[in-house]
Amino acid sequence: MPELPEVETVRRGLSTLVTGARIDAVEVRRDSCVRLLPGGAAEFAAELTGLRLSRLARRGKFLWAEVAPRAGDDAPVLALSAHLGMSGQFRVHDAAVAGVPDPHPHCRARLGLGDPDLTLDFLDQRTFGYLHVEPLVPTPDGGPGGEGTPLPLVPASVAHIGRDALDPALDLAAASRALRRGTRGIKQVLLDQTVVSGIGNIYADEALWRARVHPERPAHALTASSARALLVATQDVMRDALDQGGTSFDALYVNVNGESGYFSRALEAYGRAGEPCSRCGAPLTRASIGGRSTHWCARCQRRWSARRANPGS
DNA sequence: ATGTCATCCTGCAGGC
DNA sequence: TGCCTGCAGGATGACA
Repeated sequence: MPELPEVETVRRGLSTLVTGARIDAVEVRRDSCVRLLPGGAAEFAAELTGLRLSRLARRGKFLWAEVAPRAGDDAPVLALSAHLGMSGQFRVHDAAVAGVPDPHPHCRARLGLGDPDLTLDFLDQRTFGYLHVEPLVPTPDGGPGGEGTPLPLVPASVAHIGRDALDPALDLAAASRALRRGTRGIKQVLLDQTVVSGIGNIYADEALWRARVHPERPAHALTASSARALLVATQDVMRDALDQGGTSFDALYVNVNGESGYFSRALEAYGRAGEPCSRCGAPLTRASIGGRSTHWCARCQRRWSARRANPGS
């Protein structure tokens, strides 16, 4: 499942290939992949045609292009935003290199680009992803919208999403405080994109494992230091994944496959139920928590703080 | 305000 | 062999 590192890998790939390109044609192959427009797919196409993708930006798992009449315009008129959901992918085809194939059965939309001449396909097997054309609005904190843009603007539908774990403008102290609020289990808070964004089910389990925090520990029961350590663990695991994600894809095939390949070998908790914890050897546990499959080490990750009353033992 | 739950959808794994 | 059921997942909106 594409989480922050995968979406960032896609953003970088797209940024290299399609920045500045003009949108010449828009073909929506499945109407439901376009969200929230009264005029539906026709309005989506009409709004975009003739404009240019001036910059590729990302906050958490939300990806967007600033769209403007001219390339590199710092007064974009719209955002072309995308969420990959569970299975969204972008593929770029260069007719001059390998020709443009017939659309894949899972292709939901195809954009014909000019200058450079490319075809940009949006594929989505499970159809939880979407494309959207919408206005850009000021960021609530006045900082840059996200990775890839200096402008203090985000698509309207992203305005309520918190800064992501790798955002240099993330306020670590405020985020740690937000993480400790409420009665929900800490894993559910990690997955709440309005607190700190970009974390999905896989990296939530990995970060909790690294920080030795039980996924069901009530958020308010975390100490300030363990909340901070958890946030740092989240950043570390995402950076590690990003380092590996960057190496395993080639320029014209912008890959978003969360489970096949690169980082899955480095996972310590997710998908490893029954296998020994690499830290302590105890078998890893799996259960459904808040409707999400969750993996942890019952020995290393205690439900309550491991602070001992009898330090001598 | 806060938290929980069903919902969208498709492909695959498992059971019989 | 083939059908059927259930599950996986992110975000949202309805509801308690």
